[in-house]
Amino acid sequence: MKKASVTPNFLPLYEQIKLLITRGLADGEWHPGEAIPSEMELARRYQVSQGTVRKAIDELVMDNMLVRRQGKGTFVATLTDEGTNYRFLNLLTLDGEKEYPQSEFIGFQRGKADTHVAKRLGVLPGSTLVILRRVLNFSGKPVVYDDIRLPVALLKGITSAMIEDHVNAHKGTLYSLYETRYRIRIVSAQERIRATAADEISAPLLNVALGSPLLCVERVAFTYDKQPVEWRQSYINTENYCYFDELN
Amino acid sequence: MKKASVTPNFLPLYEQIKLLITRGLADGEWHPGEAIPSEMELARRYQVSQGTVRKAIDELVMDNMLVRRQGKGTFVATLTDEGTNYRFLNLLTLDGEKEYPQSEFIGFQRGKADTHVAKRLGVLPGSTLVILRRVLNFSGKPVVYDDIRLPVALLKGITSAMIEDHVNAHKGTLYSLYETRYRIRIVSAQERIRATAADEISAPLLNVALGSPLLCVERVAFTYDKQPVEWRQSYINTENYCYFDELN
DNA sequence: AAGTGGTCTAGACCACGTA
DNA sequence: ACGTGGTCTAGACCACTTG
Repeated sequence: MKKASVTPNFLPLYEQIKLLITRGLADGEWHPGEAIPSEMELARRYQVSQGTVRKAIDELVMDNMLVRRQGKGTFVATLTDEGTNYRFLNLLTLDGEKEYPQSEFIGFQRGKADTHVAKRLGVLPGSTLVILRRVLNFSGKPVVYDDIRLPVALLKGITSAMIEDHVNAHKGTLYSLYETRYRIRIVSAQERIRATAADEISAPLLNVALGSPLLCVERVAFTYDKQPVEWRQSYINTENYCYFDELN
Repeated sequence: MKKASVTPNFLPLYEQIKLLITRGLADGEWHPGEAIPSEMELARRYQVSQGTVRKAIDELVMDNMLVRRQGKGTFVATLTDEGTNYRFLNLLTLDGEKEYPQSEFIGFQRGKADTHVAKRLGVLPGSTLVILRRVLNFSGKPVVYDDIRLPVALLKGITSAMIEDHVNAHKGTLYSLYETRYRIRIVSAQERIRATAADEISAPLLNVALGSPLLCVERVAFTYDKQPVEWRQSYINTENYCYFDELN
């Protein structure tokens, strides 16, 4: 099998396969939690050897887009599983334990994108956003205040009741809601972290004094192909919790 | 080649090769910046196929312990290169640009490990540490105040003059000093990030008001086999810079 | 037993760097 | 021209899961 005879071209075969599989994922050919075709099957489909498919899948697994299970198959990653549902939550107790918060929604509205958020989301300033506000309680105490914004087009018809239901009844995270209800799959994110002082909004919500130092984490979350989907700013009381980062 | 005939055992061959290469690195068989033997050479030495050596090296490259250069060879990673010397510095300007600081040492002493630092470094409380204090200036302005502590045994005979010389004359980072002078190679780190208020020490050094919110980053840096080597706490003024983290 | 991913091999050829 | 890493193949066998 020569390179020239395969679809996209100008790239190593396994990179081309990677793109083809990614396209399949983005196009919804396979859904989160489902198995993709076996390596042999894909090798036949794309007319390459099993080893080449394997290398492509290897990289997609590294990127957390696929999950292998020996003897069973290769599955589309999901954020709805116990174990993966808090993959993007980097908060630990001071003892280094991971704790799972309870979410309390306190605001649901529409608004216009300011220039900063518009730039981050790759939309025009002034375009309409859905704005969610919530508090995350850890062990019953408020620790995080979130201001979350997405283009309204992505969450057509969303209501605060739907969110409440998903989060409370199904014990789901926001990202699992995006995934199951809106077919938006968050696959990566960037965070910019700063220190700030608690203001009139965050201080009472987090039950801290005005001016208390808070962590301010600005996140942009991406779907396939690094397309920005969600902007959020988290204000975090780090008295009993800390943001954890592993450098390699 | 059967598994049973190769040295460590009970692991996939490529994992065993990985361990053997890691041991070579830790034992100083190959030094930072130098080439390790070619894949074919290692395959002969370990009596496995080139593909197996390749897979082992692949993973070590992913862990930033080796660097491949096509046509030239595979090299031991170093922190002394332009491009890798600030690998562990996660600060960006608000525009997302990376900027390189100038280091100003303001303290050099010996002290005893308190229980917290002792635990992080895996040493006995009360053991002797070298304590370094410095300010990092970005674009001429103080942004970071560092309190850095290591077991004294690791930096035998170090003097403040050596540090000054290394940092000023050779434009080196602290980690490149560890690497070149003390054969300590930092390969990974963990950071715990919190918000704190500027105190009597940090406020004047960073030229901010007492009580200003600062980022407080506690880092433990590791050498091979996750052995902790250095503890540090950084106090960061995030008015014009932010900590950047990429989540996958 | 059959199908899946996981490991390993041997050999081919390409792309890059150096001499 | 030669040696290095980079890609690709075809085929073997192992380990795990399911019927």
